[in-house]
Amino acid sequence: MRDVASRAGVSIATVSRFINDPETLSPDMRARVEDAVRALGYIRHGAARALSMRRSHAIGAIIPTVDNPTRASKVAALQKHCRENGYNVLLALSEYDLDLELQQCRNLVEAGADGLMLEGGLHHPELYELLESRNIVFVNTIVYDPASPYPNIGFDNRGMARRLAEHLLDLGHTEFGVISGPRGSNDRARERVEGVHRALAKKGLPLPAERVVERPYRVAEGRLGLKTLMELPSPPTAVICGNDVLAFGAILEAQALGYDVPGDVSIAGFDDLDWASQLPPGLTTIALPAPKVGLLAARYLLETLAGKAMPHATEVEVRLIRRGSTGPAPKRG
Amino acid sequence: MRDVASRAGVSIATVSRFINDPETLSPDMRARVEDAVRALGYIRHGAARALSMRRSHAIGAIIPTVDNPTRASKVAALQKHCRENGYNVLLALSEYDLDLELQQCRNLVEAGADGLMLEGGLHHPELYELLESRNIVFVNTIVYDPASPYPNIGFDNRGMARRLAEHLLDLGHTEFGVISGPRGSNDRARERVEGVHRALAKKGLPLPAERVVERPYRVAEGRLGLKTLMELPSPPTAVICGNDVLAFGAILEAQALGYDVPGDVSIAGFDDLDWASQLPPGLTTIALPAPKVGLLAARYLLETLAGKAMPHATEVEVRLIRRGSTGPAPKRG
DNA sequence: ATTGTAAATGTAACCGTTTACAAATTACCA
DNA sequence: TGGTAATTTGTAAACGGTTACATTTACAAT
Repeated sequence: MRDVASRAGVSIATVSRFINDPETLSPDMRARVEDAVRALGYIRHGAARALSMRRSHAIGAIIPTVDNPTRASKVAALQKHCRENGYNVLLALSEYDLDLELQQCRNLVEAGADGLMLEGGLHHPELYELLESRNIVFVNTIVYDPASPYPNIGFDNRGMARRLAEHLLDLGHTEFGVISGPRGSNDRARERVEGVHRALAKKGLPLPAERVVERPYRVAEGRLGLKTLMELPSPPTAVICGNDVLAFGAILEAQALGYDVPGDVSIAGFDDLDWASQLPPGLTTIALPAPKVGLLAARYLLETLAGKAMPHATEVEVRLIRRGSTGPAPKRG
Repeated sequence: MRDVASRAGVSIATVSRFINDPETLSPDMRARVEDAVRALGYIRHGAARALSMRRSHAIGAIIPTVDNPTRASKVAALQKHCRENGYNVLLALSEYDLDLELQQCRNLVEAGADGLMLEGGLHHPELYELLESRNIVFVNTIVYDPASPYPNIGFDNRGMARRLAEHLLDLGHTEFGVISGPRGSNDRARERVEGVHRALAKKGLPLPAERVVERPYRVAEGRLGLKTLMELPSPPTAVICGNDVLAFGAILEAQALGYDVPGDVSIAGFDDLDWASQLPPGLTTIALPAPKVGLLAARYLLETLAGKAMPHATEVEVRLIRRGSTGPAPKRG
C-alpha cells in the first residue's frame, strides 16, 4: 500500500479510501490511485485489515459431514451469499461429535470468524458460552424452534415427520417402522422419530422400540435397516426413513426381498434428492429447500453484523412430495 | 494477551512463547501463564498473528460445485488434514466458470491463503500469474499430468476412461456411446471422452460425434442422454458415462425403455458412489479414492509451505470395479 | 480582502501478535 | 570465587492496514 501511495504521490490514507470508498476522492486523485493500484497489482492484505477493523470478514460454517447433497447445497448457498457481500467462508467438520465441534468452534474463533453457522440446536454448552462471551453472532440451522434461546433457521423436523406419518395413516397404515439416522448427538434425527411417534400416539397407535432401528446414513445401511424390520415377528407396512439415502436402501432391499413397494410396504424419506423422482416407483419424501436455509443463514449473520435486528427464528417451509413408494396399506392377511 | 501477561506477572513475549513453544519456558513460568490463560479464556488473535508472521495458516479450496459426494469427500479430507496441522480451510466455488474462479482466487489471496487447492488443470492464465507473483503454493487436483508445468495430484483421467473402454471391448462391444459431462472448461470431462476415443481408435473403431452427448451431472440428464443415444439410427451397445450420476440415470432410462442391462446395453460410470454396488444390477465403474487426493493435496501444500520439496505430480491409483451393468455384447441382430 | 464552511487530503495512533536482540539469571567449571 | 556459557525472560520494532483528527484547499458570502 505504501508502494501504491508513493507511486501515485499520495498518502496511504488516500489509497485506503480509494479501496474502501472511492466516492470520497476527487476524480483526479481517484484516477491516479487507480493507475498505481493497477500497475502494481495491489491486493489488500486481509489480515492487516482484520486487525485494524476488528472484523475478519469471514464466516465460519460447522457441519457434521459434507457427504450429503442437501447439506452441501446449504453450504454452497451460504458461501455464495457471503462472497457476494465480501465475506469468506471457513469450513469446519464436526463429524457428529460435540467435543470436536467445540474444538472446531475454538479454531474458528481464533481464525477470527465474525459469525458462525451451526447445524442443529444441540451443542456443547461451552460452545454457547464461548460464542456469547466473544459476541460472535451465530445461528443454528436445519432446525426451527421459536422456543429456543438461540437464533435458528430451518425446518420443523418434528412437524414434517408427523406429516409424513399422517400421510401414511391416511393411506390406512397402522403398522409403522422407522429407520432413523444415529440419534446420539443429532437432534434433527431425534425430532423426526418423535414426530412419527406423536402422530401415531394421536391415533392411539404405538411405536414399539423394536420398530425403530438406527443406522448410519448410507444406502447399504438402509438395506440392513429394512431387513431388520421385515424380519420382526410382525413387520411394518409403512417405513419412514431418516433421509432419502436410507430410503433408497430400504426400497432396494424390499424389492430384493420380494416385497412390492408400495403394495406390501410403503417407504418414505426426507430430502428429495436429485434421484428421488427417478428411482422406480418414485420416492415419497419431504423436500427440504436447504439452499434457502443457507441463504437465510448468510443473510441473518451479515445483517446482524451490520447492526440490523433479525428475526430470532425463521421457518423454512417444506413440501410433502407423494410419489409411488407410498400407497394404501395392504389388506390384513 | 496483555491481560494474560499482567495477570501472570510476565511479559507478553513470554505469553507468546507459552502459546507457541511451551518447552522453552521454565516450569514455573509455564504454570503461571497457563493459569492465566485458562482463567481468562484467552484465545490467540489469528489476524494479528497472520500479520506478524506473514502467514495466515489458511488454505483455500476452489472447487466447481459441492454437490458431488466424491468431490465433497476430497474437501473433507483436505479440511481434516489441514485442521490437524493448525490450518483452516477457506471454501470457494467456481461453478465451472474460469472467470469466477479467478475472482474467487483473488478473494482468497486477499484473505491471505497460504496455499490453494484447485480442481483440474485448466484455469484462467491470470490465475497462474497471480499465484506465482505472490508465491502462493497451489496444486491442481483430480488430474495427474507429469508433463504439466504446474504441480498436480490426481487420476489419469484419460487412462481410466481407456480402461473402461477396453473392458467393454474385451466383452465384444464395438458400438460405443458416451454421455459426457459438459466439457466447456472441464478438462477432466474432456480427457475421459478422449480416453474412450483412443481406446477405440487403437482397435480401428470410430466414435462418431453423434454418439457423444453432453449433459449436466444429474440423474434426469443421464436419462435424457441415454434416450438420445438409443434413438440413434444405430444405437450403441455400450455406454460410458461421465460419472456415476449420469450412469444412474442411464440405467434407469434403459430399463424404463425396456432394454435389459447389460443384456441389451452395457453401462458404466466413474466414481463408485455409495449406491453403485446397491442399485441392481450393480454399476460397473471406476472407483476414485477422492479422500486420498484431498489428503495428498493437504500434505503437498503444508509440506511445501514448510520448505520441503514435494513431488511435482503424483498419481492416485484407481480401480476398475466390474459389476452387473456391463456384460458381453449382444449378438448382432 | 476577510472570514467561514465544506470538501479533500494527510498524519499518526492503534489493532494484537511474533521475534531479533538485549538483559538477566542460572549453571558450571577452573 | 570469578568467569563464561547456556538458559530464561524482557524490550521494542515490525507486520499492513483503518480512521479520528488535523491540516490544507477551494470557494462563497460578507
